[in-house]
Amino acid sequence: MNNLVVLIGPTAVGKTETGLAIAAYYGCPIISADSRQMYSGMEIGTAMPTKEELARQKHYFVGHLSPGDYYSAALYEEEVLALLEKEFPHHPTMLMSGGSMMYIDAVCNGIDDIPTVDEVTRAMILEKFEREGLERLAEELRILDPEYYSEADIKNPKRVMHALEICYMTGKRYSSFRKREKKDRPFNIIKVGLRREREELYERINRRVDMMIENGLIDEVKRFTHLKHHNSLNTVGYKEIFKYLDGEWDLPFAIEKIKQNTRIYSRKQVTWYRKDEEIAWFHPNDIKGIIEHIDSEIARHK
RNA sequence: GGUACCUUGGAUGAGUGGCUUAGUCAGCGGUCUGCAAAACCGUGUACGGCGGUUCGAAUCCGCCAGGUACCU
Repeated sequence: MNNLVVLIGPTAVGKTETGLAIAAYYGCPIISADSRQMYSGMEIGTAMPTKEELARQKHYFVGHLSPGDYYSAALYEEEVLALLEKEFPHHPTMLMSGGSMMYIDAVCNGIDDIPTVDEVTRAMILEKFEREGLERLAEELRILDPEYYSEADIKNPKRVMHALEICYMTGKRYSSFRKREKKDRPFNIIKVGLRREREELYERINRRVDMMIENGLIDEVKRFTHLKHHNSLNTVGYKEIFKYLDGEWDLPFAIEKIKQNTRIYSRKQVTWYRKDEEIAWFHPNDIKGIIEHIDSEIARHK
Protein backbone atom coordinates (compact mmCIF):
# COMPACT_ATOMS: atom_id res chain seq x y z
CA MET A 1 0.00 0.00 0.00
CA ASN A 2 1.12 3.53 -0.65
CA ASN A 3 2.04 5.86 2.16
CA LEU A 4 1.57 9.51 2.86
CA VAL A 5 3.91 10.80 5.50
CA VAL A 6 2.47 13.92 7.06
CA LEU A 7 5.01 16.18 8.71
CA ILE A 8 3.37 18.47 11.21
CA GLY A 9 4.57 21.05 13.67
CA PRO A 10 4.28 24.66 14.74
CA THR A 11 5.71 27.45 12.66
CA ALA A 12 9.49 27.85 12.87
CA VAL A 13 9.99 24.44 14.42
CA GLY A 14 12.09 23.34 11.45
CA LYS A 15 9.70 21.52 9.13
CA THR A 16 11.37 22.67 5.93
CA GLU A 17 14.77 21.29 6.75
CA THR A 18 13.60 18.07 8.35
CA GLY A 19 11.13 17.57 5.52
CA LEU A 20 13.89 17.86 2.95
CA ALA A 21 15.88 15.21 4.76
CA ILE A 22 12.93 12.85 4.84
CA ALA A 23 12.07 13.50 1.19
CA ALA A 24 15.67 12.91 0.19
CA TYR A 25 15.66 9.58 2.01
CA TYR A 26 12.52 8.38 0.23
CA GLY A 27 13.39 10.16 -2.99
CA CYS A 28 9.95 11.73 -3.13
CA PRO A 29 8.52 15.16 -3.84
CA ILE A 30 7.22 17.38 -1.06
CA ILE A 31 3.61 18.45 -0.91
CA SER A 32 3.47 21.69 0.98
CA ALA A 33 0.53 22.11 3.34
CA ASP A 34 0.97 25.76 4.05
CA SER A 35 -1.92 28.04 3.17
CA ARG A 36 0.28 31.12 2.84
CA GLN A 37 3.34 29.77 1.12
CA MET A 38 1.05 29.03 -1.79
CA TYR A 39 1.01 32.67 -2.76
CA SER A 40 3.73 33.91 -5.00
CA GLY A 41 5.58 37.00 -3.93
CA MET A 42 5.24 36.28 -0.25
CA GLU A 43 8.57 34.51 0.04
CA ILE A 44 10.06 36.43 2.94
CA GLY A 45 7.06 36.88 5.17
CA THR A 46 5.90 33.28 4.93
CA ALA A 47 9.39 31.84 5.31
CA MET A 48 8.94 30.01 2.06
CA PRO A 49 11.66 27.48 1.26
CA THR A 50 14.53 29.15 -0.56
CA LYS A 51 15.30 28.56 -4.23
CA GLU A 52 18.05 26.16 -3.21
CA GLU A 53 15.76 24.26 -0.92
CA LEU A 54 13.07 24.11 -3.57
CA ALA A 55 15.63 22.74 -6.00
CA ARG A 56 16.69 19.90 -3.70
CA GLN A 57 13.36 18.07 -4.01
CA LYS A 58 10.37 18.69 -6.19
CA HIS A 59 7.83 20.83 -4.32
CA TYR A 60 4.12 21.14 -4.93
CA PHE A 61 1.76 23.87 -3.77
CA VAL A 62 4.41 26.50 -3.21
CA GLY A 63 3.96 29.92 -4.76
CA HIS A 64 1.47 28.69 -7.34
CA LEU A 65 -1.32 31.13 -6.46
CA SER A 66 -1.70 34.87 -6.73
CA PRO A 67 -2.73 36.67 -3.55
CA GLY A 68 -6.07 37.54 -5.11
CA ASP A 69 -6.94 33.93 -5.97
CA TYR A 70 -9.70 32.07 -4.22
CA TYR A 71 -8.56 28.97 -2.43
CA SER A 72 -9.83 26.67 0.27
CA ALA A 73 -9.17 23.52 2.24
CA ALA A 74 -11.65 21.68 0.04
CA LEU A 75 -9.81 22.64 -3.12
CA TYR A 76 -6.60 21.60 -1.50
CA GLU A 77 -8.02 18.22 -0.60
CA GLU A 78 -9.14 17.66 -4.15
CA GLU A 79 -5.88 18.73 -5.73
CA VAL A 80 -3.69 16.79 -3.33
CA LEU A 81 -5.68 13.59 -3.83
CA ALA A 82 -5.38 13.96 -7.59
CA LEU A 83 -1.68 14.60 -7.29
CA LEU A 84 -1.14 11.59 -5.06
CA GLU A 85 -2.89 9.36 -7.51
CA LYS A 86 -0.51 10.56 -10.18
CA GLU A 87 2.61 10.32 -8.03
CA PHE A 88 2.13 7.10 -6.12
CA PRO A 89 3.05 4.84 -9.05
CA HIS A 90 6.47 6.47 -9.07
CA HIS A 91 6.78 7.31 -5.38
CA PRO A 92 4.95 4.83 -3.14
CA THR A 93 5.87 6.97 -0.16
CA MET A 94 5.04 10.67 -0.41
CA LEU A 95 5.61 13.48 2.00
CA MET A 96 3.21 16.25 2.94
CA SER A 97 4.62 18.94 5.17
CA GLY A 98 3.11 22.08 6.56
CA GLY A 99 1.41 23.90 9.35
CA SER A 100 -2.06 24.62 8.02
CA MET A 101 -4.09 22.42 10.26
CA MET A 102 -7.33 22.47 8.38
CA TYR A 103 -5.70 21.76 5.05
CA ILE A 104 -3.98 18.74 6.51
CA ASP A 105 -7.18 17.65 8.13
CA ALA A 106 -8.99 17.91 4.81
CA VAL A 107 -6.48 15.59 3.18
CA CYS A 108 -6.28 13.09 6.04
CA ASN A 109 -9.92 12.93 7.06
CA GLY A 110 -11.80 14.49 4.19
CA ILE A 111 -14.11 17.41 4.11
CA ASP A 112 -17.80 17.34 3.29
CA ASP A 113 -19.01 18.14 -0.15
CA ILE A 114 -20.40 21.60 0.42
CA PRO A 115 -20.99 23.77 -2.63
CA THR A 116 -18.54 26.58 -3.19
CA VAL A 117 -20.19 29.89 -2.51
CA ASP A 118 -20.46 32.13 -5.55
CA GLU A 119 -19.33 35.71 -5.41
CA VAL A 120 -22.78 37.17 -5.66
CA THR A 121 -24.02 35.31 -2.61
CA ARG A 122 -20.85 36.04 -0.73
CA ALA A 123 -21.12 39.76 -1.36
CA MET A 124 -24.80 39.72 -0.54
CA ILE A 125 -24.35 38.06 2.84
CA LEU A 126 -21.40 40.23 3.70
CA GLU A 127 -23.40 43.32 2.93
CA LYS A 128 -26.26 41.96 5.00
CA PHE A 129 -23.90 41.35 7.89
CA GLU A 130 -22.53 44.85 7.75
CA ARG A 131 -25.98 46.36 7.54
CA GLU A 132 -27.90 44.22 10.01
CA GLY A 133 -25.25 42.93 12.36
CA LEU A 134 -24.38 39.50 13.64
CA GLU A 135 -27.41 39.01 15.87
CA ARG A 136 -29.85 39.45 13.04
CA LEU A 137 -27.96 36.99 10.88
CA ALA A 138 -27.81 34.48 13.70
CA GLU A 139 -31.54 34.87 14.23
CA GLU A 140 -32.10 34.21 10.56
CA LEU A 141 -29.92 31.14 10.77
CA ARG A 142 -31.99 29.91 13.68
CA ILE A 143 -35.02 29.94 11.44
CA LEU A 144 -33.39 28.60 8.29
CA ASP A 145 -31.30 25.90 9.94
CA PRO A 146 -32.19 25.27 13.59
CA GLU A 147 -30.07 22.16 13.67
CA TYR A 148 -26.87 23.94 12.81
CA TYR A 149 -27.86 26.93 14.89
CA SER A 150 -28.07 24.80 18.01
CA GLU A 151 -24.45 23.69 17.71
CA ALA A 152 -22.87 26.54 15.82
CA ASP A 153 -20.49 29.13 17.13
CA ILE A 154 -23.08 31.88 16.91
CA LYS A 155 -20.66 34.60 17.93
CA ASN A 156 -18.30 33.86 15.09
CA PRO A 157 -19.33 35.95 12.06
CA LYS A 158 -17.40 33.76 9.64
CA ARG A 159 -19.26 30.64 10.69
CA VAL A 160 -22.68 32.26 10.74
CA MET A 161 -22.15 33.93 7.41
CA HIS A 162 -20.94 30.80 5.73
CA ALA A 163 -23.89 28.76 6.93
CA LEU A 164 -26.22 31.45 5.70
CA GLU A 165 -24.45 31.65 2.38
CA ILE A 166 -25.06 27.96 1.84
CA CYS A 167 -28.70 28.22 2.90
CA TYR A 168 -29.34 31.13 0.57
CA MET A 169 -27.45 29.76 -2.36
CA THR A 170 -28.77 26.20 -2.31
CA GLY A 171 -32.15 26.67 -0.71
CA LYS A 172 -31.21 23.84 1.63
CA ARG A 173 -30.12 23.74 5.22
CA TYR A 174 -26.39 24.06 5.76
CA SER A 175 -26.56 21.11 8.13
CA SER A 176 -27.87 18.92 5.33
CA PHE A 177 -24.43 19.12 3.75
CA ARG A 178 -22.51 18.73 6.95
CA LYS A 179 -22.04 15.01 7.32
CA ARG A 180 -18.77 15.28 9.17
CA GLU A 181 -17.81 11.78 8.17
CA LYS A 182 -14.24 10.66 8.16
CA LYS A 183 -13.38 9.55 4.68
CA ASP A 184 -11.30 6.47 4.08
CA ARG A 185 -8.16 6.99 2.09
CA PRO A 186 -6.64 4.38 -0.21
CA PHE A 187 -3.22 4.93 1.35
CA ASN A 188 -1.60 4.84 4.77
CA ILE A 189 -1.22 8.04 6.65
CA ILE A 190 1.81 8.30 8.88
CA LYS A 191 1.78 11.42 11.00
CA VAL A 192 5.07 12.73 12.29
CA GLY A 193 5.04 15.71 14.61
CA LEU A 194 7.95 18.03 15.22
CA ARG A 195 8.27 19.83 18.50
CA ARG A 196 10.70 21.81 20.59
CA GLU A 197 10.64 23.29 24.05
CA ARG A 198 8.45 26.35 23.98
CA GLU A 199 11.28 28.64 24.99
CA GLU A 200 13.47 27.32 22.21
CA LEU A 201 10.67 27.69 19.69
CA TYR A 202 10.04 31.27 20.75
CA GLU A 203 13.71 32.10 20.34
CA ARG A 204 13.65 30.68 16.84
CA ILE A 205 10.55 32.69 16.03
CA ASN A 206 12.09 35.90 17.29
CA ARG A 207 15.27 35.29 15.36
CA ARG A 208 13.38 34.41 12.21
CA VAL A 209 11.34 37.60 12.36
CA ASP A 210 14.49 39.69 12.73
CA MET A 211 15.91 37.89 9.71
CA MET A 212 12.79 38.61 7.69
CA ILE A 213 13.17 42.31 8.36
CA GLU A 214 16.82 42.17 7.41
CA ASN A 215 15.98 40.29 4.24
CA GLY A 216 13.58 42.95 3.06
CA LEU A 217 10.17 42.07 4.43
CA ILE A 218 9.10 45.70 4.36
CA ASP A 219 9.72 46.01 0.63
CA GLU A 220 7.95 42.74 0.03
CA VAL A 221 4.91 43.99 1.93
CA LYS A 222 4.97 47.32 0.11
CA ARG A 223 4.47 45.51 -3.17
CA PHE A 224 1.12 44.25 -1.88
CA THR A 225 -0.28 47.53 -0.68
CA HIS A 226 -2.93 47.44 -3.39
CA LEU A 227 -4.04 43.98 -2.24
CA LYS A 228 -3.93 44.53 1.48
CA HIS A 229 -7.61 43.75 1.99
CA HIS A 230 -7.35 40.30 0.50
CA ASN A 231 -7.43 37.53 3.03
CA SER A 232 -4.14 36.17 1.79
CA LEU A 233 -2.52 39.34 3.09
CA ASN A 234 -4.34 39.08 6.39
CA THR A 235 -1.28 37.24 7.52
CA VAL A 236 1.16 37.56 10.35
CA GLY A 237 4.09 39.62 9.14
CA TYR A 238 2.01 41.50 6.61
CA LYS A 239 -0.81 42.98 8.60
CA GLU A 240 1.63 44.43 11.11
CA ILE A 241 3.88 45.96 8.46
CA PHE A 242 0.82 47.48 6.80
CA LYS A 243 0.11 49.26 10.07
CA TYR A 244 3.66 50.51 10.13
CA LEU A 245 3.39 51.72 6.54
CA ASP A 246 0.13 53.46 7.39
CA GLY A 247 1.89 55.30 10.18
CA GLU A 248 -0.24 53.65 12.82
CA TRP A 249 2.66 51.81 14.48
CA ASP A 250 6.35 52.55 14.62
CA LEU A 251 8.67 49.90 13.25
CA PRO A 252 10.01 48.42 16.51
CA PHE A 253 6.45 48.01 17.74
CA ALA A 254 5.35 46.39 14.50
CA ILE A 255 8.26 43.97 14.68
CA GLU A 256 7.42 43.10 18.27
CA LYS A 257 3.84 42.47 17.20
CA ILE A 258 4.93 40.14 14.43
CA LYS A 259 6.92 38.12 16.93
CA GLN A 260 4.04 38.08 19.34
CA ASN A 261 1.45 37.08 16.76
CA THR A 262 3.73 34.39 15.42
CA ARG A 263 4.04 33.00 18.93
CA ILE A 264 0.27 33.04 19.28
CA TYR A 265 -0.07 31.28 15.97
CA SER A 266 2.41 28.60 16.97
CA ARG A 267 0.49 27.99 20.15
CA LYS A 268 -2.78 27.60 18.29
CA GLN A 269 -1.11 25.04 16.09
CA VAL A 270 0.11 23.13 19.10
CA THR A 271 -3.38 23.22 20.57
CA TRP A 272 -4.80 21.79 17.40
CA TYR A 273 -2.27 18.95 17.23
CA ARG A 274 -2.46 18.14 20.91
CA LYS A 275 -5.65 16.15 20.57
CA ASP A 276 -4.45 14.10 17.59
CA GLU A 277 -3.25 10.84 19.03
CA GLU A 278 -2.03 9.51 15.70
CA ILE A 279 0.93 11.86 15.74
CA ALA A 280 4.31 10.47 16.75
CA TRP A 281 6.45 13.29 18.12
CA PHE A 282 10.13 13.92 17.50
CA HIS A 283 12.70 16.63 17.83
CA PRO A 284 13.41 18.09 14.36
CA ASN A 285 17.04 17.03 14.58
CA ASP A 286 16.16 13.42 15.22
CA ILE A 287 16.10 12.45 11.56
CA LYS A 288 17.27 8.95 12.36
CA GLY A 289 14.46 8.38 14.82
CA ILE A 290 11.91 9.79 12.41
CA ILE A 291 13.03 7.60 9.53
CA GLU A 292 13.04 4.53 11.74
CA HIS A 293 9.53 5.31 12.85
CA ILE A 294 8.29 5.84 9.31
CA ASP A 295 9.98 2.68 8.04
CA SER A 296 8.45 0.62 10.78
CA GLU A 297 5.03 2.09 10.07
CA ILE A 298 5.43 1.32 6.38
CA ALA A 299 6.41 -2.25 7.20
CA ARG A 300 3.51 -2.63 9.58
CA HIS A 301 0.98 -1.65 6.92
CA LYS A 302 2.41 -3.71 4.10
C1' G B 1 11.76 74.70 50.95
C1' G B 2 6.47 75.84 49.00
C1' U B 3 2.02 74.72 46.01
C1' A B 4 -0.81 71.52 42.87
C1' C B 5 -1.73 66.92 40.77
C1' C B 6 -0.88 61.72 40.37
C1' U B 7 0.02 56.27 42.35
C1' U B 8 -5.41 50.67 40.24
C1' G B 9 -3.99 43.11 38.26
C1' G B 10 2.11 41.74 33.41
C1' A B 11 0.72 46.41 30.25
C1' U B 12 -2.95 50.02 29.36
C1' G B 13 -7.13 52.16 31.45
C1' A B 14 -12.48 53.22 33.59
C1' G B 15 -14.50 53.63 38.17
C1' U B 16 -15.10 59.47 43.48
C1' G B 17 -18.67 55.50 49.50
C1' G B 18 -22.43 49.91 48.78
C1' C B 19 -25.98 47.34 42.09
C1' U B 20 -20.02 40.11 42.21
C1' U B 21 -14.73 45.17 42.04
C1' A B 22 -15.36 47.82 33.75
C1' G B 23 -13.00 47.47 29.16
C1' U B 24 -8.75 46.52 26.01
C1' C B 25 -3.99 44.00 25.19
C1' A B 26 -0.58 40.36 26.58
C1' G B 27 -0.21 35.52 29.20
C1' C B 28 -2.55 30.76 29.75
C1' G B 29 -6.32 27.24 28.08
C1' G B 30 -9.72 25.94 24.20
C1' U B 31 -13.06 25.69 19.54
C1' C B 32 -12.50 24.47 14.53
C1' U B 33 -15.62 21.20 7.61
C1' G B 34 -14.43 26.45 2.31
C1' C B 35 -10.51 32.97 2.39
C1' A B 36 -7.94 28.93 8.65
C1' A B 37 -0.95 32.61 9.57
C1' A B 38 -8.48 33.52 9.47
C1' A B 39 -12.48 33.93 12.94
C1' C B 40 -14.33 32.87 17.66
C1' C B 41 -14.71 31.29 23.00
C1' G B 42 -13.03 30.69 28.22
C1' U B 43 -9.75 32.39 32.22
C1' G B 44 -7.19 37.14 36.56
C1' U B 45 -11.30 40.17 43.21
C1' A B 46 -5.90 44.57 41.40
C1' C B 47 -6.71 49.21 43.80
C1' G B 48 1.37 52.46 46.80
C1' G B 49 2.10 51.85 52.67
C1' C B 50 0.13 52.77 57.62
C1' G B 51 -3.71 54.67 60.52
C1' G B 52 -8.60 57.04 60.84
C1' U B 53 -14.03 58.27 59.53
C1' U B 54 -18.19 54.91 58.33
C1' C B 55 -22.82 49.68 59.15
C1' G B 56 -19.68 49.74 54.58
C1' A B 57 -13.74 52.81 51.13
C1' A B 58 -10.18 51.77 45.38
C1' U B 59 -13.55 55.96 46.23
C1' C B 60 -13.59 60.59 52.27
C1' C B 61 -9.53 62.42 56.11
C1' G B 62 -4.32 62.33 58.09
C1' C B 63 0.66 60.87 57.86
C1' C B 64 4.56 58.33 55.07
C1' A B 65 6.83 56.67 50.31
C1' G B 66 7.44 57.25 45.05
C1' G B 67 6.40 60.24 40.62
C1' U B 68 4.99 64.75 37.63
C1' A B 69 4.35 70.04 37.00
C1' C B 70 4.98 74.88 38.58
C1' C B 71 6.96 78.46 42.21
C1' U B 72 11.07 80.35 45.51
